[in-house]
Amino acid sequence: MNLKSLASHLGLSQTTVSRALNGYSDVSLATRNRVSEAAKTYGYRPNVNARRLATGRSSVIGIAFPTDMNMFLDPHFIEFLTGLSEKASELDYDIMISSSQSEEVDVYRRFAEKGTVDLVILSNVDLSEERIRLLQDLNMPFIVHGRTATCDSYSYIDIDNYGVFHEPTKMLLEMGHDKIAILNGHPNRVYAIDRLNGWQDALKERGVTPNPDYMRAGAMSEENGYTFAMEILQLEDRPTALLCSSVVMAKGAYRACNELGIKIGSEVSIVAHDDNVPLAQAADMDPPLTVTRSPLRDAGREIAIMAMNYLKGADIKELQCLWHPELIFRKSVGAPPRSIT
Amino acid sequence: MNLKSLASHLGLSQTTVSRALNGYSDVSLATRNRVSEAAKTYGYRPNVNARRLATGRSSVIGIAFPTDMNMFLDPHFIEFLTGLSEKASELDYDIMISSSQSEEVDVYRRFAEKGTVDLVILSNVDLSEERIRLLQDLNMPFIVHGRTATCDSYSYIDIDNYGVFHEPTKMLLEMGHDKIAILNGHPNRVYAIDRLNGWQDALKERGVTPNPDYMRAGAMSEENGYTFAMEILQLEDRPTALLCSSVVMAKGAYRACNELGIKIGSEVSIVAHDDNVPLAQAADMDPPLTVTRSPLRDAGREIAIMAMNYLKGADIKELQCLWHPELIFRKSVGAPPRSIT
DNA sequence: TACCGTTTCCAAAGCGCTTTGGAAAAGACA
DNA sequence: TGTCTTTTCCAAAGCGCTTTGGAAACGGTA
Repeated sequence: MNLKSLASHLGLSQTTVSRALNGYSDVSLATRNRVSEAAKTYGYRPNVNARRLATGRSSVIGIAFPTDMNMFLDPHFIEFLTGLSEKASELDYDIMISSSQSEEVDVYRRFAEKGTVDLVILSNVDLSEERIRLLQDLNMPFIVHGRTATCDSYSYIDIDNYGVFHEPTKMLLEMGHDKIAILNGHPNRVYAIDRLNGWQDALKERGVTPNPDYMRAGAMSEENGYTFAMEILQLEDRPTALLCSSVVMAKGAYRACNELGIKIGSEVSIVAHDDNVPLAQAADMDPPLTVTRSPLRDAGREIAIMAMNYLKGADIKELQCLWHPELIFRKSVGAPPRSIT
Repeated sequence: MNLKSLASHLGLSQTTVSRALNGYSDVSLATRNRVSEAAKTYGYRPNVNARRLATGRSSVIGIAFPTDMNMFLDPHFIEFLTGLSEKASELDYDIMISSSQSEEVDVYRRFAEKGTVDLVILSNVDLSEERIRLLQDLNMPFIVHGRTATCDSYSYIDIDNYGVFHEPTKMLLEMGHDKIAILNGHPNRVYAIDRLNGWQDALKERGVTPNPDYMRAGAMSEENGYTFAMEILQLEDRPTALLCSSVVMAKGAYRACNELGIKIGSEVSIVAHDDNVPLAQAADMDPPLTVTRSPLRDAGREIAIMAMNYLKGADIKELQCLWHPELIFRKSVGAPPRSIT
């Protein structure tokens, strides 16, 4: 069943039927209803490829995943993708993934040449981003999950990563902690740099010098959380509080604490950033984990909406989102031990 | 730059240029070269959507991922997808992912109605598969990663999961082990059922009755590996050998052994099935892990090739692959303790 | 009644490719 | 030389949709 036969069934022209279904105003309410009724009963579905050819738009969002990096194995990325894909389906957009064994930029180049996607989404950005320049050169629309130095010039969604570590650090300091360690994400990622700065500044504002021994950075895995925490908690002058870049990492830290017999919430306080990945539920941990919370899935959903608006021609200013995570206080944080109260 | 202008630049018809580029035989070698030369210098790339409309084929492979299940968070699935995507890119196919918040079958229905994909790929099949019936009803081509009872009627790729546990069980029995436990994958999955049978049969062939206390099943996570191993190794009559459904699980089992002070390779032997996911390298473990090995990424690559052949009209018999994993013997296996030698 | 602005519809021209059904040119053979 | 086959090319007709540029019908106003 195609437009032509649907039109002839209705005794209308293709034009009118098409415009009725696409919500144009120059068709009367009566015929509009008649058309959508008929479309439903005949099970008519416009052919996407014909529409794409006619409009020049594909309604497809592209994502590159380079297979050498193990980005795809990162549950955080998957969680983001899940939200993106969910919302995209609702908005009748499709998600296309593509990989190249060499460079990620090759994928973008291919996307641009083939014209299969309208827009691509960038994740895991570093400070030095040639990908962004390439996309701008190729004239390929894109939205960044995260930010770089040149973020004024493009559309992005990000959370206040500076605050993600600044707020809890401030809170811990106010509670009397002054030996605060961080288990950060990959040191090249912008979000990790921002968090590092947030931590450092909060300490400096209180006159505390950041201790290099209290800093670790790497992939946000359970294993790294465990290893880093083991190292740091066995220092002679061990910290009284731990800031983790993810709940998954915090789980590793919990394991280290249990192994070392250090009681969480009293002997050491732990705070993490919570992307709300299903496998790592902060509230269910023992003790429940204090977090700054900002669900990655929501970010994925939002970016789908932004993509749509972008393609509808929205102003760049409306396409720059910065979210502020909420701080959720739970039992994993307490006063520092041996505090002078 | 489109076909029309490329053709006029060359002083040829669109037909000839098109047929030259698509490798038809009715164009002379001389003009064929001239055409491909010109295409390169002008940077011509055929418009995919026009081609799709004209041919009725999209060259897109679809994958559904239901967001309620955490299939996507499973590194095994991702590893498979990576291989699929790599090879698909090489073959000039695209991968489209789509999710629905309700039922996975809705995604297939949408794929079929919209006509955006030529073929879909099914993963993680259970024994009772309504998805397969639906796809057959919808007349939507598909390839299954795994098998069900009705696998004669469709195209699939699978490994000999029966052998995956039968072989090592037989080997362990021959070495003198008779108390062999299994940490299996999700009990509803066909592969887990096959492995269970392989284990049981190998035991029975030797006159050993499978001990229900020695069976555990669940998601193949590190955590489950740890938990299951902890339970089983603290039984009064603990097993001398452990079969794990994945290296990730085995890692958990290793952790349990270390915690309990049980020496791997002498006090307990461990074998796992190795999908070769990058984060879990069996050879790097301590001691190196004995495995039955069949890289999931290879399966993904193979399924991309199968998809292409399917769409080219290959015979169903050529599209049913069964791979036999190789057994790789390493230090995690030894003679049983207190053996009568 | 004539004129004008709205509303409602439609014919036809694309979008950029593939493919059918020849036609012209070239070569083979008698 | 003429006929027949093979090689090489092409005009034109789609594929199924959107969109432009009217045209017809209608109602309101002078």
